[in-house]
Amino acid sequence: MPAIKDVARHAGLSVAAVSKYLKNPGSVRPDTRVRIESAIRALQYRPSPFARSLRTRRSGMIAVVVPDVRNPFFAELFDSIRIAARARGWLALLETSDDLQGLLAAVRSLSVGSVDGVIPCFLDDEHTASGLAEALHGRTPVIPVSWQASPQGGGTVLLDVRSGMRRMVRGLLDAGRVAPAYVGGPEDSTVSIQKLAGFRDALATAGLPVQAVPVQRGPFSLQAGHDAARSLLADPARRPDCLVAENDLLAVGCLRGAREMGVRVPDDLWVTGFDDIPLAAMVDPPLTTVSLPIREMGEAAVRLMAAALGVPEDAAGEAAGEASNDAAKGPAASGEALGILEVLPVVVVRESARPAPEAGQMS
Amino acid sequence: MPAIKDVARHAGLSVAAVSKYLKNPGSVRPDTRVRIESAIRALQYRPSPFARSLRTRRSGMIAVVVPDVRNPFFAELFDSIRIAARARGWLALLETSDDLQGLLAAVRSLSVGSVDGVIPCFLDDEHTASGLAEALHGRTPVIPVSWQASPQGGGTVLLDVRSGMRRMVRGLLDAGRVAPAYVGGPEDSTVSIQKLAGFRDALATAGLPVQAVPVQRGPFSLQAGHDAARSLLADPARRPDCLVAENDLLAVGCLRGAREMGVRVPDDLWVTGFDDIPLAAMVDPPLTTVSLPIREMGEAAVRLMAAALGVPEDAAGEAAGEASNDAAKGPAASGEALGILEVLPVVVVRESARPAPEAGQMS
DNA sequence: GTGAAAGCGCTAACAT
DNA sequence: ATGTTAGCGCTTTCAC
Repeated sequence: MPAIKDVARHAGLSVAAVSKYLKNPGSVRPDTRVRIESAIRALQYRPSPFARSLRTRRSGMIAVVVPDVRNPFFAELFDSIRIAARARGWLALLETSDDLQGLLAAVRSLSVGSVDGVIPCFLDDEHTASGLAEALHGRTPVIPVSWQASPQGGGTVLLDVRSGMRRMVRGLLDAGRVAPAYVGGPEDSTVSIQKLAGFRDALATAGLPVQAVPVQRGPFSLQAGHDAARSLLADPARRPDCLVAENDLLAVGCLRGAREMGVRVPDDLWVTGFDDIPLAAMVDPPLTTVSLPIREMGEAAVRLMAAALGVPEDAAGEAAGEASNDAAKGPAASGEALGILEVLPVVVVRESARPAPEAGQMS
Repeated sequence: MPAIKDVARHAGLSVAAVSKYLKNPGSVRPDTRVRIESAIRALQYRPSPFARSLRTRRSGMIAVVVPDVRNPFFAELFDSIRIAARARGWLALLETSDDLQGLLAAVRSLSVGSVDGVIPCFLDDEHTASGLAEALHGRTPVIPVSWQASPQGGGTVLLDVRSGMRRMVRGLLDAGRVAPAYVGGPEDSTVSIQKLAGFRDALATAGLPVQAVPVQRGPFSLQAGHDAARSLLADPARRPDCLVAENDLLAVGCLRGAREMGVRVPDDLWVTGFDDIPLAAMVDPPLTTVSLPIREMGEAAVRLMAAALGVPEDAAGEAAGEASNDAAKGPAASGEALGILEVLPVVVVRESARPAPEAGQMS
């Protein structure tokens, strides 16, 4: 593996000259540049990222941490961050937080310190969040994508899932549903707690007996949705007329569970999801759900990260394909001056449920 | 950021002693160990991964490259590799190859050289494969997970998709289907070419006019499956009685397309997938598909990588939770002595199609 | 515009 | 068992 000194020798120059060229090819004389370039080609030289990072204390990598890649919503979100990061010359790593101990160990020994910043997505189990913060002990910028503002105040992509859920459920109730049931995520997930709160907000507003409404909880998976639906629909005497699921995966599972129980959607039962993953429009019947602007969220997270790292605003777009897009970040964004970008969930109506359209602005 | 010399000073020892402790805490006297540990705690010391990697030329990271994370099959596969890697103390990075230029740039400047090995999964567009090999120029072990053996011979997880598809289709034909149509992936994907070949093998064996059978191709997405089905079912006069899709995503899209065209599955039309992602069992009707042992594939890839990196066999399991599993790697594995692990696709019959069971061993 | 040299934080001989 | 020391490959003053 050739080193910079080999290139220097081959080109009849000093290491410093080559290093200078590496940082900015325009900073050396044209003829030296040619010599360096041919030496690099001849030797197949590649700068060592380790040595470079050791000096500069920058790795060009940012870590994205999600609860589960197998959830299409997180796969999409990661992908959007990855693309936005690459446009700025960064490499996005993916970590998963299913196993807190393993994550922290990995993060401690490898990522952190090798990573310029961390974007935790919906890691709101308290243990994970604080464990991560502790592992990073304030040296690495953290830009969470979540429902609550970052405690460190370093920038956040905020998502008001509570009001998203509230609006969804209000529409259902306004459209005449009287016996909703809830298919939720794990108890230790605070997004899950937020969504459930939004659900109950709507119930309370409509004057329904909040505590009497059935609630099932479990992992965010197809299987859990399926099981929850079967259990909720087991007793024909008090069958819900509407299943409100916390995400699309659960909702798709519910669809299957309902089918197995001989319950027709939407005739006998409405089902709603959350996230609006591509699958939502492709199942039968297509899911009414809450849409989140994933692309924007990823772009926003990376933009906030760039700010946190002190990268000048125009440093983006050095890679290809970045159309100028003031329009794109307009409608759903606000408050970015504070390092907070809030994105608004939007109800998307398809066949699985027909909520009433919202009246006015009040959410 | 404290360095190793600070720890040494704080503990009244030399850097070497601390370094030795770091490598193997048992190699120093108990009392020095205590002093080092308290110094580390007091200073909140973390070894710099950069410096360490610069010396050892090992980063503890392996890159997994997949065509698209948003495909659940690849999300699962990555996850299984990630878990197996972590069990060996490695961190698995995820790269995506949608954009060859971007991938190579990222790989060249960051991953490669920072990564101890690369596991490309079904990257069989010729450009990508050779580009990757060139970017790595033989210095980094490559353990592909694909349908063909690695040209470099460094170890491979082999998957006979061609015979998997052949067996699926033969079952369909044996069960009386006479007008199959094919919903395939992109033309430049060689897995896609393999699967189509398997499809045609079965057609030829059954004496069907291979060239007359309709074939649609497109990206591996829900939408593409949907569009293909609509187009294939557009003419009621020559409607296929069976849609063979190259993966489950396409098949789910076909289900939706068929529904929109008023075609009932499985009564009027059979539909089959490939991969057996969790979704396959949850759509309506549940998909008949070809199952691949994803967990095993991930574990095998990492095991082969360990071998390529010269890691002793028992070095696994230093992290928790690794049950001994000679049984687990038994049934579907063969030829590992050669650095090749071949996994066998298995047809899983659900409601969307009812192929005839296979007779005998001959595939 | 280019060169000489110091040092980023660590590991691995080698010496004690 | 512990200490001394020479780099790993690079960037970055600082001279010239």
